[in-house]
Amino acid sequence: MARNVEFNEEVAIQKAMEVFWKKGYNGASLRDLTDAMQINSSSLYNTIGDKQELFVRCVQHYTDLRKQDWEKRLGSKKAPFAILVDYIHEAVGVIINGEDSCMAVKSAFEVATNDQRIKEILIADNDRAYQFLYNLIKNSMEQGQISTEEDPALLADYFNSTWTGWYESYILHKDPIKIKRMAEYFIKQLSK
Amino acid sequence: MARNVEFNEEVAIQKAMEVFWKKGYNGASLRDLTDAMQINSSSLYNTIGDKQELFVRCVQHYTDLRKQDWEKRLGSKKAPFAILVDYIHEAVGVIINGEDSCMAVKSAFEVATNDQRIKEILIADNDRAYQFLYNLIKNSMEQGQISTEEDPALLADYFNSTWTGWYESYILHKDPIKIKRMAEYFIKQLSK
DNA sequence: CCAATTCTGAAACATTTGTTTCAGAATAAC
DNA sequence: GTTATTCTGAAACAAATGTTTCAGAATTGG
Repeated sequence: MARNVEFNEEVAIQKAMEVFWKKGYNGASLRDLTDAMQINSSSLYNTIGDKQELFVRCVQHYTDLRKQDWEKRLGSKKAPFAILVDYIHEAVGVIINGEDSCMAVKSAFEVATNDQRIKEILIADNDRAYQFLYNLIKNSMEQGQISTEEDPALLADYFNSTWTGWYESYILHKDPIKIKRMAEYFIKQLSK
Repeated sequence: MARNVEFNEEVAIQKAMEVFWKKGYNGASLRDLTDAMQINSSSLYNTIGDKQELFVRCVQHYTDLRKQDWEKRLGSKKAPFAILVDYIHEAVGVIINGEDSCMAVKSAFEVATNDQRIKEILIADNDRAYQFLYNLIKNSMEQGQISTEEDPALLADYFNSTWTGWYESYILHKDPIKIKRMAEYFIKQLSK
């Protein structure tokens, strides 16, 4: 028996996420955030909590979206190796066309050392990325598209981390060719 | 005919660098910085300038140190391939034993998108890293330790970026074995 | 020693920060 | 329609931010 929350929380989190993504945790002010979310700070503190809590929710939301993407890809009817190669190509597209790098990577470098909760969310995200890659690599080996010479666990870890550096490269050099060549090299290394 | 600057500027920059390195640009406050530098803010503004200028000087200093390290390594009497392998191993050591990741990488993700001057310093640093690697790879090819099958430019780019992801991996998982295995894999890929 | 100049320390500055307050608007249950 | 509860908007909060001010200390060259 009372008034209802007026704003759509999911939409508001999405908007806040975009601000944090672009400006980072310390770079985003409460005003920046509430402006984008189109709510008053009292509403924010009443429902979601303080700045840290909001950030946690945003990073969680970001990693949820990635999780959904991986699940969707794994549910595809294509061959594992085709899914993997598609994923790499689309990942390259995200790097080249996106304008704000990866929020998980940025957050890892900015706050994961000091904020345990964020760190845990990012670890979970990283573990899911690893599982996604591991399964595809393992299955591709069984189907003969990837040499069984290497440990699939190592390859999964390796790509999971390689991939991060491509973001840095693109921030500095803005050179799509460079990213594409590195991706091709990686795929070639895998398949031979 | 006037008073001299009391503090040692180089020492002060070094101290400020450590604060920025640990806390990031936005996370470090002017008080944090002047406390570490042991100078008054008026002295800072009189000699070096504002916070941005100080940061520029710190990032510059950081990249200068790296430059010196590369030059020293290139001046060594060892074979190129040995220099390269040593460098990779020591780089792994820095990741595993350091507690604050790489300042150049952190800065790239936090501010390079918005701050053109920082971006330029980091690009120059990246180019030097590239040259260092490129020369070693090229010479190792000529001496037969690295297969000439691949383009040395690609390999240099590739390692330069791969390397960044190892930092992220270590922030999240704090697993030295993981980093070491990836390094070994990279060296193996190179040499075959 | 004097004069000119420059540096330092402490305090103050205006903004911006994250957060709280509270009167009034809105709604659900009765 | 009343009542109880909860949400919203605007304003206010103290603390922290980056920066400036300025009196006095220090140093140099004459």
